[in-house]
Amino acid sequence: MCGRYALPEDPDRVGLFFDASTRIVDAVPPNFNVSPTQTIYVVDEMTDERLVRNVAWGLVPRWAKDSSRAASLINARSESIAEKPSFREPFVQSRCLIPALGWYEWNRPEDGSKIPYFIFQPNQDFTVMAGILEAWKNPETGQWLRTAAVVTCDASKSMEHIHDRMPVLVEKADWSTWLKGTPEAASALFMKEHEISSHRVSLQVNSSRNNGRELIEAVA
DNA sequence: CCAGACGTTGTT
DNA sequence: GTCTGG
DNA sequence: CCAGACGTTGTT
DNA sequence: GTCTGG
Repeated sequence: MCGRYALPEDPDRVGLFFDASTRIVDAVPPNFNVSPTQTIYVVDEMTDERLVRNVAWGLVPRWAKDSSRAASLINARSESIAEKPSFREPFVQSRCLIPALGWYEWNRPEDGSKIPYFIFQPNQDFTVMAGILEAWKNPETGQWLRTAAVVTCDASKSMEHIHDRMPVLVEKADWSTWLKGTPEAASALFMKEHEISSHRVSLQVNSSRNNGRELIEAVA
């Protein structure tokens, strides 16, 4: 799940939404069809301040020899995140929030087709997903690459007809708990229920080469 | 001790 | 880096 | 996540 | 079938 989503259009609005005092961020072109390895926005409190940053989607472990598998670790199962070698340190030390307009899930009818849906929280500017951050030093160039993964959980009943997994969502009242709470307190957010809406969208979204606001709009 | 893995999804 | 398997 | 490629030799 | 690119 959650291998494609729609990015907020304006990082300044992201900063205001999260009351982030500082931004280390470059605006990226509007992207309604974010795919693994692309640049996204995250919010964290690794320093004393709440920051909005650009990172690449797809976690590259600190010990990785190269970044060739960056597209593999785009999700981290909440059920095992505290134990998995690639995720446990980031889970304890560097959690982040990942703002989205909403995300996509595909339904696979028996005819083998792939029907895309856009899923979002109604009456909210952004849907906020739980994430973890990592930093990897490219041994060839010495450059640091910051990456992130989206934490996942069982889907709530309202979207069971589409897919059985979904991102862990974080409401405003819980932002600080996810960013700065103990791992135990953060884990409690895995169980929360949320109000979500969904609608069918164009097959155009299936190809990551397509983009545009129309991708998130409902089709009959 | 060293070598090799380290992840998720979905589908079969 | 750290854990598991051999 | 889905879509699309998946190869070599030799010649321009 | 499996891997890479987006």
